[in-house]
Amino acid sequence: MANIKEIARMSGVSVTTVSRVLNHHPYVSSDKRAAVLKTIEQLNYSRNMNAVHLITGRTKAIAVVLPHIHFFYFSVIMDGLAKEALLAQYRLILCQTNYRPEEELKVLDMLRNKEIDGVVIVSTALDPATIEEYTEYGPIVTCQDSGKRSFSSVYIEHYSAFRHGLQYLVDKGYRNIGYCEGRRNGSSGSIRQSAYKDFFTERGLAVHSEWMLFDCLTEEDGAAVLHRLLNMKERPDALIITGDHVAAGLIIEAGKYNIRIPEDLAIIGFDNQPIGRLLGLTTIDNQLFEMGAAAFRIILGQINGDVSTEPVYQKLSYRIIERTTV
Amino acid sequence: MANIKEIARMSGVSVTTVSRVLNHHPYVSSDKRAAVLKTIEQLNYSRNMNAVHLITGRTKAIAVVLPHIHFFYFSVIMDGLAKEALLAQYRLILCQTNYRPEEELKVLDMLRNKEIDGVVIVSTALDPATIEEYTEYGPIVTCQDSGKRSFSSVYIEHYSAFRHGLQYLVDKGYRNIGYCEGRRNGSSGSIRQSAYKDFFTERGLAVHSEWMLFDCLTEEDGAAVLHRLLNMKERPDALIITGDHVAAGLIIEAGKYNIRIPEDLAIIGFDNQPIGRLLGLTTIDNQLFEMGAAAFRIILGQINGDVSTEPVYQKLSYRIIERTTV
DNA sequence: TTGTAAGCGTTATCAC
DNA sequence: GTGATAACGCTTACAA
Repeated sequence: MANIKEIARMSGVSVTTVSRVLNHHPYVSSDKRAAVLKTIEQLNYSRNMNAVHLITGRTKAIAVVLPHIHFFYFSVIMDGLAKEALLAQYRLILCQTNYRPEEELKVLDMLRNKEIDGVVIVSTALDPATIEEYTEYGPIVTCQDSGKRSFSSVYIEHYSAFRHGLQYLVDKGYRNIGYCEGRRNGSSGSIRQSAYKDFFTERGLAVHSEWMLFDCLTEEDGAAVLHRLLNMKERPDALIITGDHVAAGLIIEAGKYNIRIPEDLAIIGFDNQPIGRLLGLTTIDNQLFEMGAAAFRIILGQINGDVSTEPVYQKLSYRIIERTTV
Repeated sequence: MANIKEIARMSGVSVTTVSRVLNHHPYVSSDKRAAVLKTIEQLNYSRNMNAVHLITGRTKAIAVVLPHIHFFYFSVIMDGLAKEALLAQYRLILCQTNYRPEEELKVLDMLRNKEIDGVVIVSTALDPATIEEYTEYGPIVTCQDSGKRSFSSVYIEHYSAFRHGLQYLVDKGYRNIGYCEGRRNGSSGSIRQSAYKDFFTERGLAVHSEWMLFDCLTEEDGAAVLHRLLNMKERPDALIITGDHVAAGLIIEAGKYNIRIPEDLAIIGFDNQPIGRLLGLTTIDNQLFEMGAAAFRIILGQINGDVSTEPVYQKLSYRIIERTTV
């Protein structure tokens, strides 16, 4: 493949001039510019971006850390990121880690290695302190509420959102409220668990730990929840479920057993997914697409800003979408 | 940041020796290796991968072209790709193009620019001839049946799969069969349209073009199909639907109008998605995860193989999964 | 087993 | 406006 030197020689100009043409710099006479452009065309020349990355110290690439791309939750955030990346002409490197810390650390090492300009951590098994060790190498943004750290974050207040959800159920007259969660030790999940427990404790009510159901990640897990419910001697009359697709699985399965919703079992979901809308699922919208978009904008700002840019903590709002399952 | 020269100087060895240690080459005395490792540790040194990419001409990165990451179909293929990429220590660059040809061309230009070692095209608006122009710059694999081209492909035979689906419906006694498709001019979709038309034409039957419904991409589109059906004077008694989530939307909506499935309307889907399983949807499994995994393995083989590696055309099998909607 | 030095293909600096 | 030339940080002949 031709290189810039060859283009310069054939066009009868210096490499500097070629570089100027390539980078749309001013101060190039139009005839020289034309000559260069012509040679580029003739030789079908294309820049070697690795050389550009080396000299500039930038790659216009950002890594995205998430556990599973085919989970709707993550793919919507990714969609938001991708929209902004396209706009800014940045590349997104998908790092599907399955919550393996060693893989997540590899991504952070890419930041050290200058392979990428920044990292967006959508969900992680790493603790915030570990992530902080890498902030010296470049901007990092998480999509979790990590508190005031040396890296930025975009988040919704799960504690507050969850309590609103519970309050909504209580306002509608439900008292025996169960709870379906994904990972038991997830970052946002842990916050929601606290919200759940605190909500009842503050009211002097017992927390039914047997109504806290974990590992609810898929539609089929949702369906399985119904069977766990059916086997209980004392059942909740309402359920707050993280993940609308999990709620959808439950609702569909409930239909098979003539469990009426909300009469026999009220349900409020989390995420506002299309399948939930179709099922009339009352849910809490938490702006996933916007979360991805915002994360990208923050990291871009930090890349282009001063080196000493302060971390940003952007809170996104949530809202309850009332439909028919409560 | 420290560089290899500094590590060499501080360790009292040459840069070559440092490079050898970095790349786990043999023929380095253990004391020198130890010295180098110690300095690396002390200075918290990390290689600048851009320099490595420049000198080696490889990046260990592959771009993935697809329209929308949050469509389940694509995210599962991506999952298959990601699994293999992790294994091979490759990075995946997500290029969400929304079927915009100019964006897709940009990705192919990345191949020219040496930014990536290969391209996996999951779905594209580009015609095969255009893609062929880029095969000289590096390996390209598509996840569509593109015929015997200068690039590789992994695919299922949509023509045959679709006819099997139709035959299955006919065998079950259905005669008035409608068809829901995504994009009207999609690559695989066009093949399926031919299959649909040929199937009836060969049997001397009329093709009901009013039963060919397009732009069915989401659950909600599926729900809308039901209403289009309800407004028809003459309705099909069975439907073949590309995309199980579309079928799911239709089934859920049908439940609201007491349309019995399969008695009033039989349905066979395409893709074998979890939501379909939950709804008892009879569907055609087309190995999406495996398709992604296979695509990666092919491209990796071509990167590591001889320059003159011939393109690979890998056909994946499909199978009808019998459940209860037919 | 080790080191010297020549690249890789750009952009940045600075002089004219 | 233009052009030498020095980086950028690494790998790899080749020599010792």
